[in-house]
Amino acid sequence: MDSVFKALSDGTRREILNLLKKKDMSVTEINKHFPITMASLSHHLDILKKANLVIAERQGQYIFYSLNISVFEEVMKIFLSFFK
Amino acid sequence: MDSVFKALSDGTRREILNLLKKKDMSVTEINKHFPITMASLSHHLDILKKANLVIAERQGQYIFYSLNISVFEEVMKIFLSFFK
DNA sequence: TAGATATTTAGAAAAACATCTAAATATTAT
DNA sequence: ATAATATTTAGATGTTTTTCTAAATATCTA
Repeated sequence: MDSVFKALSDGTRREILNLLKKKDMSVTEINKHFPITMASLSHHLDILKKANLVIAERQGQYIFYSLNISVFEEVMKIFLSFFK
Repeated sequence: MDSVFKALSDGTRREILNLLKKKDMSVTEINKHFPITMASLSHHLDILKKANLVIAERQGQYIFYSLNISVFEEVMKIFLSFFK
């Protein structure tokens, strides 16, 4: 669970998740929204992936990232129980 | 809002919040639950205080910490909207 | 008022983190 | 096969975070 809280503690990563709510995106497409290098973005995506918040799927030349809805809901529940 | 996410990203601080759910506690009392120095704990409490998650109130010799319930609920709402 | 207890502040050291450049890997198109 | 595009990995650097020791401040009790 720590990895989830850690993943959410960074503003860039929270924005990435917000972007992915709207639609799945390739790394290049996500990168257009941030003033950081691909390498740096890739690192953020890795952290989100390891926290199980997103899923990466290659489609040909691109790798598309999407929200891991099921875990997202799981996380929501844990947050709720945390605040209760 | 960033201060709240940051505050919650540390395991010790989340445990402190969990302790305070049960009852208000002085710093010395809280400290019994963690293998860290008073100074270090004081720093964690400061971060929680700045995130508005806890309130500090002096009662004579002691300073008692308690959950800031109203903000806690506010935070819960924001978290929910974040996941929606 | 002096000594004891409770807590915070200051400043330093170590660990974790975000970012970068350069190089590596994977896929597509010519 | 080669060149072009997409993404990740490796390694370095600067910043932030966590923690510590020592000193400062506040309150209580004798």
